[in-house]
Amino acid sequence: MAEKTAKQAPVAIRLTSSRATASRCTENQKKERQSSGGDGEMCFGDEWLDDWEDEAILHQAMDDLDQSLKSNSTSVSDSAKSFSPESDTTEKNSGEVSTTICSCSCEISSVTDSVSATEELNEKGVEVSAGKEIAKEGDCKENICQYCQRTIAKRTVSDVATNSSPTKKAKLDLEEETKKFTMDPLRQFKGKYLWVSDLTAQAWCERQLLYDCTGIEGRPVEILETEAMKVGTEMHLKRELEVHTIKQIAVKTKEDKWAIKFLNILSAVNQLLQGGGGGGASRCVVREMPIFGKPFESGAFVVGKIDEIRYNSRDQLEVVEFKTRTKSRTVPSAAQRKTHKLQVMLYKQLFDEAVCGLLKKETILETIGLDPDASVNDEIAAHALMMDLTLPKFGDYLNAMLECFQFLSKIDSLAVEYSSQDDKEPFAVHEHDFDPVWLKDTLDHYNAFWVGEREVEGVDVEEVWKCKYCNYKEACDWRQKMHEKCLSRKSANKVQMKMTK
DNA sequence: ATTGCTCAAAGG
Ligand code: SF4
Repeated sequence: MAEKTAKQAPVAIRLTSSRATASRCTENQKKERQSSGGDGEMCFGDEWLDDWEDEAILHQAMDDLDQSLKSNSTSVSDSAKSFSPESDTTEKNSGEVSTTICSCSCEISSVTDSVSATEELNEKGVEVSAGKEIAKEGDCKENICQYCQRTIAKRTVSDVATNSSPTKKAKLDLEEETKKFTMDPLRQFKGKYLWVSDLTAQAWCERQLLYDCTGIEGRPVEILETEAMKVGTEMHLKRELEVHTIKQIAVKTKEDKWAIKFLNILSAVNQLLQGGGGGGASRCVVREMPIFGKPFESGAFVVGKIDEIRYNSRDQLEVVEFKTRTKSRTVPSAAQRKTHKLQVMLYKQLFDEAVCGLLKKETILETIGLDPDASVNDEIAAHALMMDLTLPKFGDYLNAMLECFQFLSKIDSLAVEYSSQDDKEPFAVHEHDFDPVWLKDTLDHYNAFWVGEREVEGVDVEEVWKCKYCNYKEACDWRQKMHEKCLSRKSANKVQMKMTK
């Protein structure tokens, strides 16, 4: 096992672009490097790019990792304290309030309300266009939230620009558009695409996910991050660093961000191709590979990261999802296994579609709104060059990424590996059969919510125990509804019992 | 183009 790890994990250094320390690595990793160096079997191109903005967090994570590797007795919670996606929360709290809705209650609740809000704003015209600055200070002038200001201002301006005296039809169009918008949680809360983790959260409880987006009765909520999640994140990062290095890149444009994803895919595929076929297969492990697409070519565009791809005993590709458990060696509930199953199946679907050429260039460019002619920043270009890729424009990165998939075969098997957060050891592996019909049905149902074709749903009656863990249990309208339904069912039963007597 | 659109997943 130790030997295998050494071979699999030749390098785990973290490069930071702007520091004098070109490379840092932990003591452990140095050892691993030395023991495996020079055997000529290492996968090359195992340096991955990252566009994290907060370098301090990365360094902290690295230091923590040093610490925890040096002495295994160091509790992970200590290091997890310093490494956590704090930047996320602080960002959300200070600047970007964009996904939360303020007390103006302009959300999806009522179509007519928001139409009248539009008209009100219409009269005020362009002045609301400064919405971003206003909202940055966190206040909601005239009971209008940042989100409304932005979107409605946009429409108002274009309406005024194209048609100085709006005809009845134009007005109707606006109403239609507003209606469509207010019934479109995807656009409203997520923007252009969903994360795979959004869909797994939806599989847990859709109502909860929506509360995460809207807050409670207009008051934004802080999305909780439990200790278990922090430790889970930490353990994932550790595993990622076992197989490749991370180089930080400063990015400005969307094209840069996506070019990085594409290059990381190219590295991953490269490694898979080198590791494939016969003897080398068992060695080759790829972690945190970006993946995206429009599953079944319907519904929302989805973006995610595959925990691990390796070769299985049949020498075929296997997707592995790591899950960590707080309570030592307890098998997760059926509800949890369902979200995990969804996750790995979705990864396979996205991966296979890319392999089969079903992931289309135009889909990516259009849904994300990327410019194929944009140039990519020098640092990224330099990295591409290092990988022997000469890619002048962003579109070339995209093409290269799509092409490299053609050399791969589909995912053969799906596994979820459970590890304990106590002893850090894996204790169970669940294999899942791919079930495209179930996957498509599930996604279609979820998608109907995102495009506003159906109302939000909470947990089933059999799963009300989930509410116990939920932050919204006091406020939740779904829980209330289910409660009433139960009561009325009970009384109906009573009536029936009386009648049968 | 005057004004944009996410690092994803962490676990229950
Ligand atoms: S209280 Fe229950 S139904 Fe409501 S959001 Fe929470 S888990 Fe979902």
